[in-house]
Amino acid sequence: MENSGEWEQKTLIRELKQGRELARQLQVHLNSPSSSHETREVFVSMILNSLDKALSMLKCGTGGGGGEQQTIGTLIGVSDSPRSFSGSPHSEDSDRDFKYPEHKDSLSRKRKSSTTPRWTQQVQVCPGTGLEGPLDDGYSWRKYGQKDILGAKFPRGYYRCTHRHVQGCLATKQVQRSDEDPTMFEITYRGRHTCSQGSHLTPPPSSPKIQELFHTGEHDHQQQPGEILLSFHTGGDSHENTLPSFYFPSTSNNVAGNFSPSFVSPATSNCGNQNFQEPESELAGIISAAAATSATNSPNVNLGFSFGQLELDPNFTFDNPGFF
DNA sequence: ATGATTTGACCCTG
DNA sequence: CAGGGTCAAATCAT
Repeated sequence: MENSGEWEQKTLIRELKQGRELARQLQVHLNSPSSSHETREVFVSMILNSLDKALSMLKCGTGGGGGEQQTIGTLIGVSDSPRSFSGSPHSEDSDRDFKYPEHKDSLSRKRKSSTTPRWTQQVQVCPGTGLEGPLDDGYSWRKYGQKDILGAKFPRGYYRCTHRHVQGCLATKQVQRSDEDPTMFEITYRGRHTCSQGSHLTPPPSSPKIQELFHTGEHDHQQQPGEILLSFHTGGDSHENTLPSFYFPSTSNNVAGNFSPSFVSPATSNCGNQNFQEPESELAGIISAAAATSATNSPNVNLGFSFGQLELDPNFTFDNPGFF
């Protein structure tokens, strides 16, 4: 009841903050000569979208619709937008394709980081109703590691596309729970999906604009040739992602059911920060599990939005329906 | 039996 | 050298 109201408000505030942050980033881009016109346009769109959401929330009062999960996309420009989140600075990433020993020649794996676009997304989950959010972005992920990060209370989970070996999809993502707000998850995506998975809910066509955003910077735009182009346009669904929700494992089950059409308990909406203190990595684990599992049937997210299928990362998910 | 997750070891970059 | 990212064997779940 009241709680849901609080939640709404909180969401609203976040939305507004997101808008502000985007505006800030836009400002940075305005000062950056390397930033293209399109890039800026994208920012404007994002800002407008954010404001739209906020407005509709106000209108609907409780307009539940869009407010459960909120995601904030932050494009990490090499030099443009230095800050992405409070707290943890992303360091580099090394991408090796295989084992360490031997073949040094083929191992000239320098840090692809500079060339590999990466962007983060903040997702808040509303406990009580289960988990929803990053978990399901339309792709299937397989967890391949977890690490305690210096300075962070919670471990960071590492995921890669399930089809990595099959289709050579190099997309990966990291899930880091915010120390401050345990309900907030910071998901960093890296690399583009080259797999044809998600066949049904794949990202719709994208605009070159986005690319700009990712490159927003300068050097090495030497992206490997993109490959597969997923042009499934997922006609159908258009909006209102049905928040997928994940349930906590009762006991040892890690995987949880996912996607529940009309999400659950409206009563529990006060996810701000109340009970719901899960053991350290558990939540993350669950989430990941869910994330990985859900992939196949998630008629939601990233429907109205997506990035380059060609050379870009198609997995940027926003819960904004009519993004462009 | 197969596939995903866990977890400790290993490698790389700064 | 420390911190972060990835691998891979063992374990768990379906």
